[in-house]
Amino acid sequence: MVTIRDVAREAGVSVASASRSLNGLANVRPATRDRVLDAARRLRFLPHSAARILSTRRSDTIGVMLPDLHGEFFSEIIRGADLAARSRGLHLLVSTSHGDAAEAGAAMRSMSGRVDGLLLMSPYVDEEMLAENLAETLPTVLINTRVSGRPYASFCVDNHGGAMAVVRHLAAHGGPIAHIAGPANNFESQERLRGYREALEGAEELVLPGDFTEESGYRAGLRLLEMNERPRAVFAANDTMAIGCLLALEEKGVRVPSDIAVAGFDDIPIARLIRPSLT
Amino acid sequence: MVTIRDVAREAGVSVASASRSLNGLANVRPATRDRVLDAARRLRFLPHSAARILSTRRSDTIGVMLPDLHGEFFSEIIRGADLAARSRGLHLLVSTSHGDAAEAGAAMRSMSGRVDGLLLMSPYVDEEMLAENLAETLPTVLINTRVSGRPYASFCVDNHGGAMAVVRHLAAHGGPIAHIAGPANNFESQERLRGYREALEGAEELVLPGDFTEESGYRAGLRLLEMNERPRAVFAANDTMAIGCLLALEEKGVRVPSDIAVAGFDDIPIARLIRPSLT
DNA sequence: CACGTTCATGAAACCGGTTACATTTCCGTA
DNA sequence: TACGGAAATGTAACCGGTTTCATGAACGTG
Repeated sequence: MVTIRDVAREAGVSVASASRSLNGLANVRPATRDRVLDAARRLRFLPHSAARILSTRRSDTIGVMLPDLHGEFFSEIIRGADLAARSRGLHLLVSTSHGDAAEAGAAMRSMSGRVDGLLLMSPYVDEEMLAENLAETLPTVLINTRVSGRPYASFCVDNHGGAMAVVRHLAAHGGPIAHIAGPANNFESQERLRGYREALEGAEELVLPGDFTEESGYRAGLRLLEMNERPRAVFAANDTMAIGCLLALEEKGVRVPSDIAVAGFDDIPIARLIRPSLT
Repeated sequence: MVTIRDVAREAGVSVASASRSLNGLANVRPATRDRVLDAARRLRFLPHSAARILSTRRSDTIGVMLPDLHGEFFSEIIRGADLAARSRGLHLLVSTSHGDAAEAGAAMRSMSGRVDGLLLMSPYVDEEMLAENLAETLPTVLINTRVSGRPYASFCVDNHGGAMAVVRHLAAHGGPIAHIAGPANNFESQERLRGYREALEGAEELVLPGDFTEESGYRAGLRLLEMNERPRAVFAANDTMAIGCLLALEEKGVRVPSDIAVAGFDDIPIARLIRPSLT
């Protein structure tokens, strides 16, 4: 590997001058600077990022930690983060907390010394584990977590309020309303379920299990079709399950939304393209 | 910031023993190891990744460089890479070469000393720029580039062959076949266009401009509708444009595929959900 | 009890950059 | 020509880990 010392030797200057030249600092004579740049090009010098990060204490990188990378919802978040990062000359270190809390903690710890800031969305997050796995000097923004305390910046989708609005809208068209729930241990699922229940205002509830996957939405759709009295509307805890449900209904010839209306949550881009369309 | 020296002092051992304990090496007495681990927990020690990378010369990270992050095609690639990486305990450094060749080069150079290997998909890649911006010791896999030489591992979608197969399939249903092309300077667009032309076997060609976005597919669809003799089929250079085209046709009441058949390229997951469906 | 071997531990070098500080060179002025 | 201050350059410390090598402790054996 070619180091900056090799470049300095080749150019006949000290490593300090080489470093200054390579970084475009002002206090170096043009002739010297050119000799260094020339040497660097000849030797195909590539600075070692870890070394630079260690000495400058900057990585020019922000970490993005998501629960999963599957589906358009997360894809859109990565894309937005990338857009914002690149416009500021920053890199993106992407990670997932797919597995359990321990794995999520390990992933968070490994961010230390790699990133200058962190975008964090994970179902396993709480105050205790944040304090344990994150340097308190690391600027962090939490997304959709139950932690709302002051030491951390955070923003959240209004799962509860949004769910209530959806269910009330469906209720205006009358009839029983079913709910396809997300994972039981997921904070956002819980909030959407809570919104569903609250908006029912005493009307009978009908909750089918789901796990945010299209497959589970499909299964829920089939179960709806087996029922004696079918609901007039379905509120799925996310768009992906709504699509799965829609496919099941379509397969069996149920007309949407005239027979059964289907609504989701998230408004992912493909939802726009689905026919019959989601509410 | 808490360093390993702080931990060593707190535990009353040398940094060497501290390091060995923290990394679970065998040659350390259990009592010592426990003291170190305890001290680390008390001080909330988080190892600085850059320092570790620098001294071990391993980052346990692979870089993924894509032309863009928009759309499901790239989302699927990131997801697959993440799945493979996490199962081996590796991290993912995601980057894009959205802008020009210079920007792509800079992004590639910044990978040095951050990643142990690179997955590289970029329209700006050629031998010269690879040699300039990449350490030749960095294991690299090229995806869909025109570079096929031996020093680099690479794999490519058969754009030319695939396009020919699509067009021949459409031709079996008779009538003129239009093509919505991708960006003119894009290698993959060029190959698909070449496949389209070759499969026409002398039949008259009709090429509409596009840039891989849904919007451009939509515009192409509108242009098709303005024509005196509409083609019987459309081959779009990617699925996203095919969907855009489909929306335009649908809006104007053209039936697909009975009036006009529409085919895309890529087979992105949402293509499955579109009604009327793509060929 | 003396000895040799194994095992745990510590001091210090090292990874490849940046930068504080000391030193030299350059230039303009008296 | 001598001098003073500014600008360029070099030396070496530093970032925070890991690892080599030397040293000391523990242990088994004759």
